[in-house]
Formats: sequence, structure tokens, C-alpha cells
Amino acid sequence: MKRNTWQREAVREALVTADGFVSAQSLHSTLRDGGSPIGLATVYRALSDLTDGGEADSLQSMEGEALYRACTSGGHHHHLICRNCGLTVEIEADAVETWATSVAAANGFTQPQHIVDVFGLCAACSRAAADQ
Amino acid sequence: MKRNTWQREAVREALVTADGFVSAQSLHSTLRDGGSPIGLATVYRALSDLTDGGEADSLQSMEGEALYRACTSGGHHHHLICRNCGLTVEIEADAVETWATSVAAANGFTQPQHIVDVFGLCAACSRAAADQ
DNA sequence: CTGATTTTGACAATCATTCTCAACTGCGCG
DNA sequence: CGCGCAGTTGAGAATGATTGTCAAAATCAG
Repeated sequence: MKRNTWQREAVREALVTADGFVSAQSLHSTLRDGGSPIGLATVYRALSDLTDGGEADSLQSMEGEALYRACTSGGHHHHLICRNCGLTVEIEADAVETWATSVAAANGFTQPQHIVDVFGLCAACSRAAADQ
Repeated sequence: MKRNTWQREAVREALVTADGFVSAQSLHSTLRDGGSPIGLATVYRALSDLTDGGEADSLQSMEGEALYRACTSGGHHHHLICRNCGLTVEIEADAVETWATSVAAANGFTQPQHIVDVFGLCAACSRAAADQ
């Protein structure tokens, strides 16, 4: 049976509050800084539960750590992520979906899964970078 | 100055010999099994040199480890990878390139980079899976 | 060959993530 | 309301990939 604990809620809320992708580690520090004595292992467990349950998305940053985000649209989608501030835009890409499926089929591959993510600098960070 | 050592050559050759993506770890064991007393650190160094020099591609597997492959075409391309046997097909995808660039621009993002890889089961492994 | 400089490799150090396990707690039942 | 127990927590250990350290060994130009 699945229980409701304040820890799970805290993680869910922290995820929603952060408006971009965050690593499990930084989510944990944020919670600790906010006064919760929540454990790191629990944050990881809560995050993977949320991911499994479809309430959150996860992806690997270019530096290799796993990032998480509360996902707004239930369906399948991809992301455009600012590699400086973490700001994220969800993008629909039917074109890419069908391309992936057909390129897989054309080469005899079955059960295609794909990883498609775009990283860049958002408008604000681009400006900041130009200014410096 | 860059020197030529048999270790670097061994890594380059092992990479070419393997016909799909391999992890640094398994490349290391392969070399050791083949009789080379090469060190793990050296394999990692050689691989990142090759990657920097454009002689190899690297990507993150779905399990989180870094995989490497000798790349045949010099240009920018993506991959279709069998998640069972590692067989890899290089795919050109101008459509995806331009899509990524334009979707980034449309949202005010600059300096777009993208990760686009397709995993699946190759024909042989699909058959094997069906048989089991 | 010689000397300077790069490279190597055993091992320690890091870092994210997962595991372990005893203590704890939400929740249904009486 | 109080019990009991299965799901949950959390501190710390364990894991596993990757990177750093540094003395010893190897490379290459002259």
C-alpha cells in the first residue's frame, strides 16, 4: 500500500516550486536549507516514485547527473533547457517522433526509444553572457 | 607535444575493432584480456583524447555510463543503437538539426546543442527476443 | 646517447546514486 | 482510542564510474 508522508509531499512541492530541472542533490540541499530534516535517500526514492508515476520527468545533464522536473503536460514531450540557469521549455515534436520511429524501422530496429533534448542559453542568460 | 605510445594505439585499435559502442570499462577489460598491461586511467585518457580530436564519439547509455565508438564519418551525426548488443548505425538527420536550431531560436535560446539518440533492438536481437 | 618533457599506471579521491537495516509512522481494525 | 504491522525513513556504508596524484618509465629531438 502507498502511504502519504510529509516527506513525499515536500519533495513534490519543492519540485513544482523550482521552475526548471534540478538535480536530486540540490533539491535535497534546498529542502534542508528550508528546515526539513529530510534524508538524501528519501529524496532519491521520492523522485523515482514521481518519475515512475508520470508526475515528473528526468533526464541526464551533459555533466552526467540526473535532473528532475515536475512535468506539466501528461503526454510525451521533450525539453529545451538553459544550461546556465536551468530554465526549461517543454516542446512538442511530432516531427521528431515520427522521424525516430521511421529511421528505426528502416534499419530493422524494433521497440524504438529516443533521447532528444536541446540545451542552450535562454534569452536572459544570453544577454548576461554578452554583457559580462 | 603529442607523443605516440603503443597504449594510445591499442585503445584506438580496440575501439575500431569493436563494432558498436563500448564502455571505457569493458574496453579496458578487453585489452587486459588481450594481454596488454594497460592501466584503466590510461584508457580513460586515451578515450577523451580521441573524443576531443574528433576520432571518436561518446554518448551516455541509458544506464548512465559513458560509451565510446570510433566514428567513421567526420561530420556531425547521430546514432541508432541496439540496446542489447550495442550494434550501431550512424544516421544523418538534417531535418533534426534544423528543427533543433529553429526551436531553440523560436524560444530565444542561443548556442543550441542537442542530444539526439535512438535506442532499440536490432533485427537480430528482435528475432532472438521473439524466439526465446 | 642524453636530457627534457610527456605519459603511464597503481592507487587514492570524488561524486552521484543505491543499499542496508534498525527505528519509526501512517492507517485500518477492533 | 489504542494496537499492530507493513510500508517508509534516514544515517551511513557500499557501489561503480570517473578523475586526480605523483613517482617511475618511456618518447623524441638533437
